[in-house]
Amino acid sequence: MLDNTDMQILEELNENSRITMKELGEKVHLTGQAAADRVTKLEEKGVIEGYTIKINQVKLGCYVYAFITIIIRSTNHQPFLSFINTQEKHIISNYKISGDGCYLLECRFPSNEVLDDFLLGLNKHANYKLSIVIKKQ
Amino acid sequence: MLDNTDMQILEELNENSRITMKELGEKVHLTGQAAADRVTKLEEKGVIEGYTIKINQVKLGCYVYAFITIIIRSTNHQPFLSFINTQEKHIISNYKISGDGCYLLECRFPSNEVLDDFLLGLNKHANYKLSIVIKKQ
DNA sequence: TCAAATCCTTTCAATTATCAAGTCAAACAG
DNA sequence: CTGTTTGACTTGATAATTGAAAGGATTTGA
Repeated sequence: MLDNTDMQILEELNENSRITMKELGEKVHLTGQAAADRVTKLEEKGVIEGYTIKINQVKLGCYVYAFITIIIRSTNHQPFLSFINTQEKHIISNYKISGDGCYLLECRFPSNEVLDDFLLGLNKHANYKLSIVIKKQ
Repeated sequence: MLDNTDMQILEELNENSRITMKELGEKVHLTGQAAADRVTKLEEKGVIEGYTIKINQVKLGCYVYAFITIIIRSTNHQPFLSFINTQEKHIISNYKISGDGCYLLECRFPSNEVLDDFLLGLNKHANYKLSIVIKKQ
């Protein structure tokens, strides 16, 4: 379904999605038009879901990065999910998981005080285990 | 440091980083030139770290998405870290964390067989807890 | 062998980005 | 109050890219 050139294109776009099609073409030994055609097809197939940026959260004032494992004893997860929906500012992703917990939250907070507020709210609906990210390596 | 227009620009680029500067300008009520100037400054400040794509991993044949909490009893983490470096194909991120484990691996695998191979290798250097992602919501 | 399909290239008009002035308003010192 | 500086924006001309159309290889299947 995808050949080597497509994989190269994905790699290049993953590194710099604002590259011009002409330049992308040069990197994979195609004309700009051929490269653009392939990219359009990758979009249509749904392989490329979108174009986005990497933001430095620390420079935006978010100094605390954490993973929170959620354990819910009740059979009704809705109160927790509703709470999460009110906190989308802090939540990067919510993964429903097998294993130790029911969910894994990937979050960021400007400070430990804000994190503490969040945990106080969270604790009304679920138990949790907190893992602060020290370093992404 | 960053005003409301800058935040809007970040939001727009986060949703679509291949937007033209002219169109971006229209969205935030600036000329294309002014928008491009602001984007350049956001890059120089390091707020924008790069431009990338969202890839549908399932369409690339990666059906298993997992978080693996790593517990190392030994004081020497190097064997584990070296092993990880040989497995970068499967590892999206390696987070050094506080809490239950020493590290949290975000990984993907084409199949449970490949995951099993990975775990066999991993187990020579560390203990682990596996959480399979059922759904990203 | 022929027709259709796929993938690529070339060409050119339309659009966008870039560069260099130039405008405007706020901040500030004399 | 006045003149200067600075930062952020606009304008306009030029260079570069994009997008669309036409056409050339190559492959596939009837």
